[in-house]
Amino acid sequence: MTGGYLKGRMRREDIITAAIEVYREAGYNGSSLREVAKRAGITHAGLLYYFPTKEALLAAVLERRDAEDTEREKLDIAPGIDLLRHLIALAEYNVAHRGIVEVYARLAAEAVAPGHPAHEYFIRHYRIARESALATFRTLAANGELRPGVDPEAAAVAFIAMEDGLQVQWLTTPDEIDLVGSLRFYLQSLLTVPLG
Amino acid sequence: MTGGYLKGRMRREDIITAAIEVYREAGYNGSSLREVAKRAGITHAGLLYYFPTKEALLAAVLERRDAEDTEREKLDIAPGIDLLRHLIALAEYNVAHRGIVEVYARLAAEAVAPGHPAHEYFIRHYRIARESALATFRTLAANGELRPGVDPEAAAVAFIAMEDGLQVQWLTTPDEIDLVGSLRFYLQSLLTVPLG
DNA sequence: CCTACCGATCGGTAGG
DNA sequence: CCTACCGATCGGTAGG
Repeated sequence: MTGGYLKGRMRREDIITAAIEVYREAGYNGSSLREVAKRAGITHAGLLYYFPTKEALLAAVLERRDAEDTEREKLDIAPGIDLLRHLIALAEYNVAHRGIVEVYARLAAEAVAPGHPAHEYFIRHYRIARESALATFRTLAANGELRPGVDPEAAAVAFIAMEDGLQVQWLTTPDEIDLVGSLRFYLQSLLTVPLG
Repeated sequence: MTGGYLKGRMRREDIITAAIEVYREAGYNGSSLREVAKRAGITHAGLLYYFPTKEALLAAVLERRDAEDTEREKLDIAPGIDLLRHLIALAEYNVAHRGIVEVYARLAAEAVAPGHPAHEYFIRHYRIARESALATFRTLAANGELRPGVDPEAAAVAFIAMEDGLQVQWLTTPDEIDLVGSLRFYLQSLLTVPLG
């Protein structure tokens, strides 16, 4: 009988979902276990039965994100122009789900401080993102699809920066910024072939 | 005799300086009036004599930033390639003063929420930054210094995004990111003439 | 500007 | 999972 365990696992997921919602509104530092617990329908002491500290809950939130990312990568798109198209599709998804963008933009800004509990996570996150972008730009260069003079290393850093920066501007003034259009335009400017 | 007033003004400046320091470490939401007051050498009730609420202190911090920006603009650089060079010099200054970058990156992320006390400030801030960049890219285009196919409007949004995004990546992993180099490389890729 | 205080809220623990 | 509690900290006020 795994019934009890199953229920516990589901409860944990509910708490994580509630936490993401609260982080989105208040950031991690500004959030409280009591608010997260209330939205999950338990007391804050009950929450601490599942996640022994505030940090443990944050770790679980970031773990879920990694799990989702891993799942998406199961699509197993090869580096190259198709991956760029996939990233644009992902940006479209994000625009329709403002919440997740807000959570990670706020967390990333909080976590620049070396002591922050998510600091190491974001160091790793950026490293992986840059490496993935680098592989793609190198492939494009090899295929003659990268505009001459565009250095793959520099483009990788710049592309991640562009994604992050557009998100903050878009979150601040959603009506004035076309996130997907801007991203597409930027990527197209690096290429010799149409993104489509 | 303006002695009393002068002393008051100086005390206010000391408090604002202390506030910037604390915001840098903890963000605005994560900061406390007691911590700011301690660094300014007074009690938190004393601070509230100068700034009646936590929000009033934030407003003063943002006002100082505007004042500094206005002073820099007194240099009165015309839109165009010289302004781009000036922005690169500004980025160099920022890299040497990590604190101010951290304050505004964190504040910008917190302030994406419509209810945040600095939300309107950042809406205005981004609008002004974009307009300034747009004027420059239009001038460059008119002079044939902008690479063909680069749309000034799109480039303005993208350039501000690039600045913001590079800052967060650089703050997270200062040793892995060459902020000024990346920015210079990006700008050069938009031009037909050397930035120098 | 300070002392002294207020009510509210925080993360975490005890003990069941 | 809850009730009940802890010490710490918060923004703000009174009253001088």
